Amino acid sequence: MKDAKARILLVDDEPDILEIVGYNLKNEGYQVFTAENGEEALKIAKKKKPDLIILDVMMPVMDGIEACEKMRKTPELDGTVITFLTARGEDYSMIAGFDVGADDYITKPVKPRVLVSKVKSLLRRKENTAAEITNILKLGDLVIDRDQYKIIFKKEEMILPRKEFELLSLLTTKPGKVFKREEILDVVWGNEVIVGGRTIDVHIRKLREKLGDDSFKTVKGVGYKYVK
Amino acid sequence: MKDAKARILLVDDEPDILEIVGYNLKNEGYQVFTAENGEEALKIAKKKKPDLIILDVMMPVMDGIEACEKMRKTPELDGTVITFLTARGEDYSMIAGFDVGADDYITKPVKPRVLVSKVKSLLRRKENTAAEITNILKLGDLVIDRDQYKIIFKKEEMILPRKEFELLSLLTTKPGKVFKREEILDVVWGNEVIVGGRTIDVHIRKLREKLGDDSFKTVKGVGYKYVK
DNA sequence: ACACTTAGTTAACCTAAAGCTAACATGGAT
DNA sequence: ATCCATGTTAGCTTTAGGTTAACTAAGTGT
Repeated sequence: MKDAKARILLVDDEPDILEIVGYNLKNEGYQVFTAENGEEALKIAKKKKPDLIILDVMMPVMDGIEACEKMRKTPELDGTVITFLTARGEDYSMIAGFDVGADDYITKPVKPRVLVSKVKSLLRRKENTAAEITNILKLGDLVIDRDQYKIIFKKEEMILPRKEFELLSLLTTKPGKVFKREEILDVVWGNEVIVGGRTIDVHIRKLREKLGDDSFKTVKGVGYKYVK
Repeated sequence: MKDAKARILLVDDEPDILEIVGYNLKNEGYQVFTAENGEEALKIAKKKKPDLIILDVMMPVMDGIEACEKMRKTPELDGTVITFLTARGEDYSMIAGFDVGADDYITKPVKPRVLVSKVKSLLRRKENTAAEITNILKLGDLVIDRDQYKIIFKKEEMILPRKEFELLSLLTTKPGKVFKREEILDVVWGNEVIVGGRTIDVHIRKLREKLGDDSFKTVKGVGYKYVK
């Protein structure tokens, strides 16, 4: 989404790395800050609140592992993605890294293209998890709380079985839109699973039973839609 | 609009909450106003017109529920997002909250990170509500909605059976163009299916019945076209 | 003008798709 | 182990949609 504006903190004790990696990231439109050791990184991180921190493991003063650990305990950096930079084969660093709460790791030497795509993917992931945090949908006298897997219908709170909930959830993402059976199967059941032809109907029926017949319209030969 | 500029009104009778939550929000670049009860909140809301109001439920003078109700009746606050702050497990507050028009709720105790993402997401949602991607085709007094598998003809909404819809859909992709019978069969029925010679005519007839004779012109020996 | 071809109309008919119910499976909780 | 809720299936009913047939009307060409 707004990748262009994302803030990245790059931490390494080798100026060469800072320069080359930093250059590549800036080129992609990211705002890049740098630090040369863990202590400095922590300070800058608190001040700049980057979206992503790329952290070398081996550094003087405070190594990456320790820095990461401290960052994870810093509330302001709660949503920040942290990834390690490790030399290939340094398996121990990697494990220790995940152990202190890192999200990913990148092996040195880094190829710019790989680095950039990894960064993009990490930032995208961050966007998505953040977006999922608020997940309440209101549609007339129906409130769907995706966080808690429950709904409120006509002031009455009720929990639906998983499939029913997911089916409802899907249909209500775009009220009025007709979802093809195939689409529904893809989303609610997943591409791999194969279920009988009547399964969707049965769940629709249950939803109709609970939320009223008229909310769910059948479009024969196509699929179903939710209408207020 | 930029998130950074969004205005948030924070309402709670506990100064501690105001301080800590307010601090976190300011840190994110939001402009934060505070109030200690519903009455005050209402007054400030009217004056400052915030984008988002975070409203504690339990407050002296005027509680959150009542305040929300009043706010929803205030025209100036029409686009404002309102979210409640409720203690975990206070289910009743939640339901009552939705009932008076709240958009979301946040449970106390609040984790700063969760709060901030929730706020971001709510504000984003507010921005996005207007911008919907639609799959709609307008042709004079005929509107074809491919998402919803329905049409609006002379302000009247109607759903067409699948074949009719697809036939209409095809013809209207290029108004004025004559579609050969063969072409029509290919697209609407598919290459493999073989249907009798009169089938297309029957569907055309049904469309003419519903949308007026003059919209569908026959080109004898060739096929049909749609004209406005 | 005539026969011949193509399209229109109608209603009966057929069928694929959805509805429904109950039975059966599965898996998690107690 | 037992129980209960969820999920899936099977098999039957219902229905809307689609097709066809048979007849009528309208073009087209010689």
